[in-house]
Amino acid sequence: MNLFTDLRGAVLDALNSLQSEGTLPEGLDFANVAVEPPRDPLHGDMATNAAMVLAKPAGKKPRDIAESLAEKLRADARITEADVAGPGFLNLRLAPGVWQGVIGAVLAGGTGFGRSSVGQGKRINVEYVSANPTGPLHVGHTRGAVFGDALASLLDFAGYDVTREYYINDGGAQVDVLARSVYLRYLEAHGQEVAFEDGTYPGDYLIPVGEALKDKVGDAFVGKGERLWLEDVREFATEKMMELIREDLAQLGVKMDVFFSEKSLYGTGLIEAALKSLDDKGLIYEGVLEPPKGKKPEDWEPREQTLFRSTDHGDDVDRPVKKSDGSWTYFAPDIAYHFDKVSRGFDALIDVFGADHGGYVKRMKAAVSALSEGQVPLDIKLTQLVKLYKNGEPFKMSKRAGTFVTLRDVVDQVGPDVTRFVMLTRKNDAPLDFDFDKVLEQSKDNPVFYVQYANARVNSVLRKAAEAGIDASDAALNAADLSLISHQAELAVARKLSEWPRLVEIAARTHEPHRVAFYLYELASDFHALWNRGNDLPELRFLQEGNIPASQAKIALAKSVSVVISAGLGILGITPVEEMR
RNA sequence: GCACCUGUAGCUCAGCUGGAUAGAGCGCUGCCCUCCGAAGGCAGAGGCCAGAGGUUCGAAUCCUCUCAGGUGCGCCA
Repeated sequence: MNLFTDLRGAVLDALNSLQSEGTLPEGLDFANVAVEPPRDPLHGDMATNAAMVLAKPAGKKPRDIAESLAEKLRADARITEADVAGPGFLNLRLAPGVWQGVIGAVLAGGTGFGRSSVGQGKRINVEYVSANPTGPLHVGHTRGAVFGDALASLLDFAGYDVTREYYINDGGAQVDVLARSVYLRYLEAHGQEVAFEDGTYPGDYLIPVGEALKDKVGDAFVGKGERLWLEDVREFATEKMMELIREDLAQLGVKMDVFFSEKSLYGTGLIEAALKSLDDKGLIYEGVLEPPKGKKPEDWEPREQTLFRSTDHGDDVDRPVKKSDGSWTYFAPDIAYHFDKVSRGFDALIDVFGADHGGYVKRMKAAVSALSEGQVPLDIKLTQLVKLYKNGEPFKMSKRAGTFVTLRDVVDQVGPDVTRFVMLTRKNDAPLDFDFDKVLEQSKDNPVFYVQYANARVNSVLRKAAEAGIDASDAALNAADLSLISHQAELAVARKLSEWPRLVEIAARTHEPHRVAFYLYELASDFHALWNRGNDLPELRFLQEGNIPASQAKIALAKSVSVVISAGLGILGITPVEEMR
């Protein structure tokens, strides 16, 4: 149930009948007709811009159209008032029964209320995290993980068939570096003294890996040349790193459907096939790139490379797929990987990257556009940096020093729920400040707490109801006489609940899960306001002494708030709490 | 030099395929607990939506240019 689409339907019906009566000309496009909640509630419960949108094509004055439309809509039982305002807005006031119906619909639908079918079951692949398998996940990865995971859940809720995927970069030079670093730890485990030079990973997390390698192969690799052990150690080490990463993700509650290995693309003809697909379209050629304008000329040596004509698909310059020595650039397996995704039959792709990959967006989109012949849209979401603070001091991370702040550092301190919520209280493309002290604060300054507190208050009502001997079972609430919910302050909460299905669709369409977090904050705010109105107006308290039907109706309202909060938190991957401690 | 992102209240940020008088939290001022949890709520002050043009019935939102900050820019993935 989506009240807004329902009412838009009513408006369109009215417009159609105006057309058949001849009041409006035939053949008008109603696509831009919107039914929305007005910003100012004083204007009414709903507003439509129909008259203004249609005025020009219909060749009539907006206010005249609005008047005719208003007359039609007043016949609708759900609409109690329809007034023309301003330049031609049509403001609608809805019957209390409509809002009472929303509460009923929430209770009937449970946490499935607001589920949408806008996704039409389309298959969509969300790739996120995809951190190099060279160490534990750090804070930046955490944001990407939370964002991607919430986005995937949101799309699922909106009716898409979602695949969550992790691309393991196990094919490049960085895993050789990993192998050499582990080898040093392995020597160390054998009692040798080693030095970590530039270009190795000195982090402590490799110590147990070196020891595990020793347990596995004994001293078989000690004192041997690199070519004798590199491949084995690389495989062993990446396996261990992926175990580590999976554990990190599990800490956050992130579970992938597919782990796709870059290495699996090499020697299997997949890269060649992807490149051939581009070549067949005339998009591969041998050439020499122009130097970037800002680059000093002495740094630049022209060389001939195999290039992808990405400029044909919106990129700024063509991109190399082969290095001058003939080996693949990192771009080539990425093309193959996305080629594979396209061939797996996804209707749409989403990549979640860190902001430092911003320069990679156009070429990747160009590649997918070319490979799918424009059929499969690729959206790339960049998550901006996370700045950590503790006691007001910035927390620095430095991967080279091996002292970077890890996902686990964060989750151990504040828990997965707080981590997730806080990371979603900002748009993905805005930088995020994460203050260890502030996120644990129990005040309305902290949205995590504030939303959870609202839910806890509902559960408090349910507990008190049980103590008072009031039947607040699902069955009893479903049967409650909701017409007893009539105060404006109560209906305002129901109005907020009615926006949930609409919000889900907007958030899903724009690929912006943070909207869910903000909505939950607003819903919690409306609920807290109602709760406090009970201080002054006893009839607004949820438990009405000696009046079971009224209590049940009010509990039904409270419960429906809890249901939507739970559903929303569910999308964000957060467990609702029933009690604050 | 070029590309992408960002610029909204003193601070941190929302703002829907363009809608009416631009919203919230913090901070500031003043109120509200014999009452289901005040870990809350209500009210007030506070804005040239970075700047300048354009598109239109209508712009924080779309287009162009300028300014400021961030991130990137061919043998690193």
